[in-house]
Amino acid sequence: MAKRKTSIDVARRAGVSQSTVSRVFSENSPNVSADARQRVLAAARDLNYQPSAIARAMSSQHTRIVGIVMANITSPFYPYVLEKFLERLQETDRQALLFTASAGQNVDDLLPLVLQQRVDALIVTSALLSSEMADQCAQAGTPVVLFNRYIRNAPVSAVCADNVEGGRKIADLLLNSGHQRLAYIAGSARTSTSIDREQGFTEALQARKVERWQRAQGDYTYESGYTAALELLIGDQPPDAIFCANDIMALGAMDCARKLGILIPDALSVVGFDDIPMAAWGAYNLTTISQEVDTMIDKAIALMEAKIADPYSPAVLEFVPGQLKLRGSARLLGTVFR
Amino acid sequence: MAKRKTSIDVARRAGVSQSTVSRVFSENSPNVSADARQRVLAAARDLNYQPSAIARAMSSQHTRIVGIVMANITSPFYPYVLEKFLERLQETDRQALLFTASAGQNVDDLLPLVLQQRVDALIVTSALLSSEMADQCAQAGTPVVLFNRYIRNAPVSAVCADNVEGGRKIADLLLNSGHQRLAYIAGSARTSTSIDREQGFTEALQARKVERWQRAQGDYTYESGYTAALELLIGDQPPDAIFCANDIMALGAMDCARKLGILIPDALSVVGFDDIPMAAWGAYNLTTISQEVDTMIDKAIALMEAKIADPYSPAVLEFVPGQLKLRGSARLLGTVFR
DNA sequence: TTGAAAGCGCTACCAA
DNA sequence: TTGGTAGCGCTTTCAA
Repeated sequence: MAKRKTSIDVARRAGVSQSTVSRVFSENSPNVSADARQRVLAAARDLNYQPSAIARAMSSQHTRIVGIVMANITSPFYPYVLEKFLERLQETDRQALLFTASAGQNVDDLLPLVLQQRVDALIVTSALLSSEMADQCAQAGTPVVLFNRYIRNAPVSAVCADNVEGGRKIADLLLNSGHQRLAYIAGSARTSTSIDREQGFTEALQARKVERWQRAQGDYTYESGYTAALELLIGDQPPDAIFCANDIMALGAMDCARKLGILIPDALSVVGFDDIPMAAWGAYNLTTISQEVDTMIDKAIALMEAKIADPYSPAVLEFVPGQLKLRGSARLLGTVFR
Repeated sequence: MAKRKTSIDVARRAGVSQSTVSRVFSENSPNVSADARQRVLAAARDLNYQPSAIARAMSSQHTRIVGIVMANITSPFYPYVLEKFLERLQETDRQALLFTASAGQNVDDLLPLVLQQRVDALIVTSALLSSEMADQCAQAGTPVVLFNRYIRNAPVSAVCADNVEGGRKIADLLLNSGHQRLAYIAGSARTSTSIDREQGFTEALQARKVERWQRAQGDYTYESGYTAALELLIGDQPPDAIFCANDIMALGAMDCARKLGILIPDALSVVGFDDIPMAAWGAYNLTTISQEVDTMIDKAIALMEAKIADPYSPAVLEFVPGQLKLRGSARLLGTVFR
């Protein structure tokens, strides 16, 4: 296997100095004569030369690599998020180093690895970052942006759906359309996403003097939605409306209700959160809150770039409201069954 | 912002040489006295020191980074593949640099970027790599493993589901259960996956003297499955069985049939390929071919490691058979309607 | 078991 | 517009 070509090989072949080769391959290719540039590019092509990002990083002190930490890649909402991030990053010649925090694993264990790679910034989504780790990143000079998570009073920016508001909207929707016995299927217990959605939901209920509702615990998976719904629906006060902390659990809940012969939306309304592609599918036609993912990602990238450009800029917390997406899984007008 | 700590800072604080610090942080930490090691680790902790992977790569000439090129991250089969790859890679202290080839984009454009990063190896999945690019990688000394793709006569290893055999199994299944008018909904035209599945399917039909079947074109998306099914089902010879090149199109086809009031599986059998999680859901209960993803990924990683360990080892092509997963979307016994 | 020193392949500064 | 050169922060000989 031939040794890899270096800029010195190219320089020799093009009859210029190594500096000139470097200049030609610099982003803002400054002050190189057309002639020299030509010869360098020709030589590079002949030798199949690719500049080493490693060496570049070594001397320029930045890698143009962004770390992305993501748990639950398989949960249908996140692949889209990931793809969008990658596209945006590639547009600005940045690379993405992807880390996944497996189920039990703490993100904190991953952080040393990330830091060792000298990423220019770190995006953390669907995974929890402790505030000590946030401090460590700040100390290492690595900007952190949380996506759909937030920590208050920590040196990290965050872009987050307005989950409280979303939960509120759904409570109002269900109450306005005459539902009487509401229930919430929660996502994994300590996630701010589930907590906030529940908080908005219950606040709105209390604001309208509804004092009783049911609750079941899920973990954001289809299966957990199914099981939680089963628990609620075979109880002696089965709900006539279920709000699920995410779409995928809502789909599980719908399939469970159907299995029990419960008509949707006639006898039971089901509402989700996220608006994943499957929510629009014929088999479900799920009423949900659509997250403005593209907007959120744009904002996240902007916050990241700002922080890279000026490390002293303050952390920013942005909430992006979602939109109610009315489909067929929740009935709209009055009560049908009692 | 304080400057990043280096091994020299640690050495100074620990009262040892920089070499010793390096040795302590080396994988196979050789020949360092317990005392020195202690002091180094203590100093490193105090200073919050993280060795630079960049500098390490610079002098050791390997990055422990694996590039992964993946198109269609959002297609439900691939997030699982991605997650598994990440887990396996992280187990061996490797990092993953993820590249996505957006719809129209050719993978070949991405390759220079990948090569510049000096990845130790490259895994390409759900994306097409030209054989010229394969040669370039070989020349650059970067091992390439294709996942669910293959190129013959190129210096790249590949692990691939046995798609021909899968198509054959499905044809046999449908014929054995008395279906008369078969149809195939293809995936994107030039993908070997779709071509091979179709080939196995039609070969089996011909082997059993079935001369006529229908065909519609899809592109692996839910919507395209829906549309293709619609085209077939409103024709004047609607099929009584449809084999779709992947599960997600099969789900679209099922929703389409239901919309048309066609009973599944009584009047129409639908079969997919992949066995994505949704195939098992109550709303679909899809008969399909399950890919042995974990096995495939283990093999891919093994091929990759072998090639990294010995760059002169030959390229290997492995096919992994899938398993028929009988569920409820295809009827099994005799003909029901005619 | 330790330390000194020579790279690894670039960028960026300074001089010409 | 060019070339020379000093790092960047490690790993890896080689000597001690």
